[in-house]
Order: sequence, then structure tokens, then C-alpha cells
Amino acid sequence: MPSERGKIDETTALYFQLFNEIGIIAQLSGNRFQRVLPHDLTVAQFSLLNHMVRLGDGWTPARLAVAFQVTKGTMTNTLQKLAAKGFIRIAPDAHDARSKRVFLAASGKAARDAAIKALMPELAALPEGFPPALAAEILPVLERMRSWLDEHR
Amino acid sequence: MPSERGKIDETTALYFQLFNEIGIIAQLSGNRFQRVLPHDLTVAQFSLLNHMVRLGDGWTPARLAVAFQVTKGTMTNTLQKLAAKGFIRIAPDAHDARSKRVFLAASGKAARDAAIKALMPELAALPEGFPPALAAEILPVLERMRSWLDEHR
DNA sequence: ACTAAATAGTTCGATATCAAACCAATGGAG
DNA sequence: CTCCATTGGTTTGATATCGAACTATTTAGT
Repeated sequence: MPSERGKIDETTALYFQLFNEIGIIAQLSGNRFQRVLPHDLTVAQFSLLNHMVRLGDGWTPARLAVAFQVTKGTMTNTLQKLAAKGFIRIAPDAHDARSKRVFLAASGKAARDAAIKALMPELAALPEGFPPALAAEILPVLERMRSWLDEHR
Repeated sequence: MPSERGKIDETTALYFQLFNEIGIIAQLSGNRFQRVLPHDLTVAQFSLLNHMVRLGDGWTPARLAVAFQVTKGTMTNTLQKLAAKGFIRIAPDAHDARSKRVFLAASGKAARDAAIKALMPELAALPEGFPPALAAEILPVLERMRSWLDEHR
């Protein structure tokens, strides 16, 4: 059955709603995290520290920008802020004079751990209304969606 | 089994990942929508127009701010931009001198329809890699998550 | 009635992010 | 070798958003 005059397609509407919900949740949770993060960390800055703890450091800014889906300029800014706080160290790449390498400082690891501790209470009540099983159920789906968006640009 | 020393809880990590994915998808899709929207519409502006088409107009700015989970100041800004483009009309509330009412202009409805048309191609390829069935599956879960976040503030 | 608290909307200063332009270095094609 | 396209990183200007302060109006408590 084709779509009616003027009415948007059912499927399209579905995707719209999906992106809408995702957008609002991101906004909501982001603001909320922001407020409790220590050391004046932004969510982006924390994510970066967390990323380095989980996946290791020594990445180039360019690769980080791709991983986080932000522009190079934005990554430059974020890295500068973290470096100013002493949480990371940025060194020139030995093999490519254009590149740099980003390393996690001990204080950066500590700041990340402190941030996680601060975020805990925020998440503590979540499982009541939103069970981990649900989270586990939709996570792979969202990952699939993300990777599709990554690939089709 | 208690969590190990220094290691973050499995459940906590799960929620982290979830918020992380959601954040990146929101960022990605938002930027993408932004680029193709006509009339220099931002995603926020389009969402507002779309909201009025779907749920009717005549809302107060305050209620809209709550619905979209933005600050009142942000809503003021967004409404002013839309009003400047002639897409909405803002009138004082007859019964409450503090309030205003927001109405959708004909050109606003047209702009929304044009925006949807412009967004279509962006979504056209999505069903291949990300079937509507998956979207339909996770949407209610995300809605539940959103409403929990709404309620517990 | 009066006053205090709550609510609606605006404004202001700060900041994260984007897009685009830019420079430097690399690497491949001929 | 020599170009020229590609890549890494920074800078700049614009803008959306936030939090907080402010004014005006309404509502509630006594």
C-alpha cells in the first residue's frame, strides 16, 4: 500500500521517532553527566580519558577524531583542554612529522576513576526502572546502527 | 560476587556503553540532518515545526522547553529564529500575562514538509543495513528509558 | 488582603562544536 | 626527481546551548 497524499511514510516516521528519542536521551544524559563530573571535565573530555583507559593510549588525534565522530578542530580543542589539566601528554610522532601521539598521564587515569565514581550514584537508580537486560538487548542493535552510519557517509 | 578492585561494575559498564553509543548516534545523525535541511533550519528548529504539525500548536514556550528538554533560554532563542523566518507566530496568552502561545504559520508547515522531503533521501538507504523491524524493536525500550530519565531528575 | 513562593520569559557570559581555510609533511605517478 | 593529491593538525568565525541572574505575573498560605 503506497503512502497517502501528504502523509509521511510509516517507516520514515518510525526512523524519525527513533532519532528523536535518541537525540533527547543523549541531550538529557549528557547534561546530567556534565553536572557531576569532577575537575570541570566535559563529557567529551571524560569519554576521551575513558577511551584511553579501555583501549590504550598512543593514538593520533586524527584517529581519535574519527573514533569519536568529531571534527579535527574539535579534537584539537578537547586535547588541548585535557593537556592543560595535565591529564594527557601529547608527543610528536617519531615516524611522521605531521602526526602527534596522545598519552594518558597518571593524573588522567586518576581523574577518569574519580569521574566514574562520581557517575555511579547517577546510574545507581537506573536499573530499577530500566533493567540491565533491556540495556543489553538494545546495545548491539544500537552498535549496528552506529556502524552503519559510520560506513555510509 | 563483588566487583574487583579498581574494575568498574559490569552493569555500570553496560550503561556507560549504552549512553556512549546513543551519544555518538545522536551526534552523527544530527550533523547529517543539519546539512540537508532547507531554509537554514537547525535540527532543533525542524523538530519544533514537526512537533507542532504532529501534536498541534498553541503551546506555551515553557511547555515546549519541557517537552524538548532544553532550557527556557534555549527555547526563547529557537522560537525567535523561527519567528524571524516567519514560520511561527507568537502571541500573548489571553488568560496569563506571563505566558505566550506559539502558532504554526502556513509557511512553517510548508517548510516542515520541505524538510521532510529533503530528509527522505538521507533515510532511504537506512533500511538495507538497519531494518525497520529492528527500529521498531528498540523504539519502545528507548521511550521507556527516556521517560525514566524524565521522571527521575 | 498581604506577603512569599512559584512560574513565564528574556538576557548575558561562557563554552563546545562545526565548517572552512590554512600550512606542513607525506607519498605516489609519471 | 618532481609535482600534486592526500593527510595531520591548527586556527578562525559563527552559532546553539547552558546556567544563572533578572523582571513581571500569578498563586498560595495565613
